Amino acid sequence: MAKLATPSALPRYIQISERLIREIAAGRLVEGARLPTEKDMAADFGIAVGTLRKALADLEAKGLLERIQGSGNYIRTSGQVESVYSFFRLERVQGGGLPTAEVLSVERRQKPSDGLSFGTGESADRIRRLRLLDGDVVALEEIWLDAGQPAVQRADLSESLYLYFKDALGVVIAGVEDRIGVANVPDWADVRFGVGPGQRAAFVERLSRSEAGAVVEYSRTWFDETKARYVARMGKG
Amino acid sequence: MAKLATPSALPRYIQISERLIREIAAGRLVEGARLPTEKDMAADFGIAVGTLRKALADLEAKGLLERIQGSGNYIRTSGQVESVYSFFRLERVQGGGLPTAEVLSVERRQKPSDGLSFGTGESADRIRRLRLLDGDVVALEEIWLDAGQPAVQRADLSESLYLYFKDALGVVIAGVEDRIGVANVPDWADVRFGVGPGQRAAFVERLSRSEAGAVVEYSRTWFDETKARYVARMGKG
DNA sequence: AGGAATTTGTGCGTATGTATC
DNA sequence: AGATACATACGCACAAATTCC
Repeated sequence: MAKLATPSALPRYIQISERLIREIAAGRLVEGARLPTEKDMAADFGIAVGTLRKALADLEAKGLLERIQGSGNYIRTSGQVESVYSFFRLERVQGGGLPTAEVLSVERRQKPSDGLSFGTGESADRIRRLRLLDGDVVALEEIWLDAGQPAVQRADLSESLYLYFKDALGVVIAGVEDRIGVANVPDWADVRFGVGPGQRAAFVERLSRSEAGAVVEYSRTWFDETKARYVARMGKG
Repeated sequence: MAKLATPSALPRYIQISERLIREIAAGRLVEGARLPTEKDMAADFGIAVGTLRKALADLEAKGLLERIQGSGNYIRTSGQVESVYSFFRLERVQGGGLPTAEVLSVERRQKPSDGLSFGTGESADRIRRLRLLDGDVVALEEIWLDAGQPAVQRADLSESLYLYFKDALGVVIAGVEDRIGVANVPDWADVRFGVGPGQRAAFVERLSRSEAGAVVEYSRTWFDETKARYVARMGKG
């Protein structure tokens, strides 16, 4: 047997795995939801139980599913969104600090010509905001969200952009790449920000990707290194 | 069938996986070694091919094995050490660049009072070096290795410090934490380095930990952001 | 408490697809 | 082109954990 529906298609177990991921991303499968039994799902999908189990193993490896012998398969999405970002953060020089943000503007714009290239279209939503730690402004940030999504509404933005990605866009951030250096502070800097326009400040440029590999976010952050530090952590800290 | 040799033992595929890991650890299976075919190994171990494949999948997930369809299964031990570091690197602004290093000095010293605290003792080995990309000096670096190890010999240092950790000290780096900001370039800076002493430059402070959690390395890197960028990547890039 | 039913985990064997040599 | 070797997929039997009556 082992006949594929269409020759040279993706393996069935990958197809099933991705289909389930889309269900999760679309919100049809939510945290804690229990899937039907493997026997039933396999019958529904028209595949062998062993093949389905490979798809489920894939989801488990991605941290989206918990499998409990004798009980069932349960969706686990919480912790996913923060999992990557919790290791990339802005904190006070002495450590810690309660992070908040204040949105300055939200506009659909032409993409910037400088900086890293991202996405496919010409335009994107640009968000400019101040980042605070314990109420003190420590950084200036510009975030670009690739268009194609409905335009970002200012009221939609939560304190955590990553919850916004998950809740409003249904996107789980799977990977992040930061480029760190020094750059001139842009002239839209506010007096509330410690470093003035044109001055050089520590700078982080970031590309965030979804599970599917598409660039979801491109951001630039300038911060006052006398007030804050940028921390990247990997592996056992 | 599916009879276990001893009741309530570990699953066969785990037993096989761990046995292979011990073979690797003992040096009987070295980097690049090709395993016998799955059919042969399964026969040798007295298990089904499917069960062996589960064991091999486990090794692959641990990064110890590369499986190549149509070719064979190959031991991959290198890349373990680099696995954490490959996501934290200095690269040319346009990307890439061949990294090398030039050691300036190696001395046992009192630990620095400024900067992050690390280790337990009073003294540590201090290494100062220049970092190059494609032969061009782009960064200045100071590395502290906690004492208690035999004193570092200059001749021992390889181009890659992480190979040095592994080969000379037998330590695998399990975790890294970086703090990024801007700092004044120290006065031991050399003219060969793009940014002069006392000037502000992009700066990365790093703590590296062993599997056991002990701090193995503390380093400070100043780099010329017109020549290089520091990249941190996590998850799917 | 206890036993049956349910559900996932382990293991075997086989046939066929596909990449490498 | 043929042989070799790993990848996918099917189906079955039994073990082990959980759930339910």
